[in-house]
Amino acid sequence: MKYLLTHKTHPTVEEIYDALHDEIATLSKTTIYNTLKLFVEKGAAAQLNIEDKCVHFDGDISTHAHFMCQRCGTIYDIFPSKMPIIEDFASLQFGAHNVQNVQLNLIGICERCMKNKNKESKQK
Amino acid sequence: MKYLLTHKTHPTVEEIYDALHDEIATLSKTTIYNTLKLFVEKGAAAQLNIEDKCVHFDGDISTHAHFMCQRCGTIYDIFPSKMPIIEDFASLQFGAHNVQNVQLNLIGICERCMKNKNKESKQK
DNA sequence: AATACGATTTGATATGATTACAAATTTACA
DNA sequence: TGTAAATTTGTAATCATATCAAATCGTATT
Repeated sequence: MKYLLTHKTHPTVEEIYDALHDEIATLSKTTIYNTLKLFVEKGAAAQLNIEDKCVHFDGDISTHAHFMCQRCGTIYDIFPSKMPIIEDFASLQFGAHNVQNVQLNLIGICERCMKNKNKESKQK
Repeated sequence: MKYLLTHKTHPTVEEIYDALHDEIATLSKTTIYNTLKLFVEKGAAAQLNIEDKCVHFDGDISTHAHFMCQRCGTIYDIFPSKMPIIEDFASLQFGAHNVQNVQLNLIGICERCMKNKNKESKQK
């Protein structure tokens, strides 16, 4: 949990394992899977299904959206302060259905990768 | 593609395979994977990463959101006619990043499952 | 109609994330 | 300190998806 709260990179299980394996030599992936599942069930962390390859986790459970770069894989936070409409999505109702969770995901190419792309095309 | 357009159930590869295997006896899952990937790349279909287990596909590429029931797995369409705010997310910008796709996913328990749940608890 | 060749489809196999589960370890408390 | 419960671990199973070479198909040409 401390790792999640101090690393806002929306890590995967793999990334958490690689990062913590040094200080906690006995740590197993199973424990990470179990613990994250518990966090998500209890509402202490958010699970991001933004990518099909694997799941990302977020220790910030405040209302916010995400932007994922298809090229470099980086996931950026988008907070309501920058995009006020996000507040409106958080409280969406859908008929008589019981909405428990709202995820707003933007997908595209991030600014940095856009610049690299331009450089590449200029080189040709 | 015809299957996707006539079955608004947001099927998985598995479901498409099961459905089409009867009429197209030689159809392989690889072909379904390849074809759907192509559709998504070309913008003819949408890929839904709403669930962590597997990917769903949608032949409707008009602006709309989805609600997934955690209990029965059904994915419901939410069109702007019912929820006007959905029109707004189609044009979301995020700084100088290049937004190519926006997904709005609601997760919860659908009306039908809510009713069944109540019945169950009354029986106890 | 037969041939040739590129494009598509297939199926067997590989991969990689996630889960299941029993054994090992740790913790809490008597 | 001893013991039972809770947690953690590592191995093996599972399952969706990717890889890739071989098989098949479509089409144009003779």
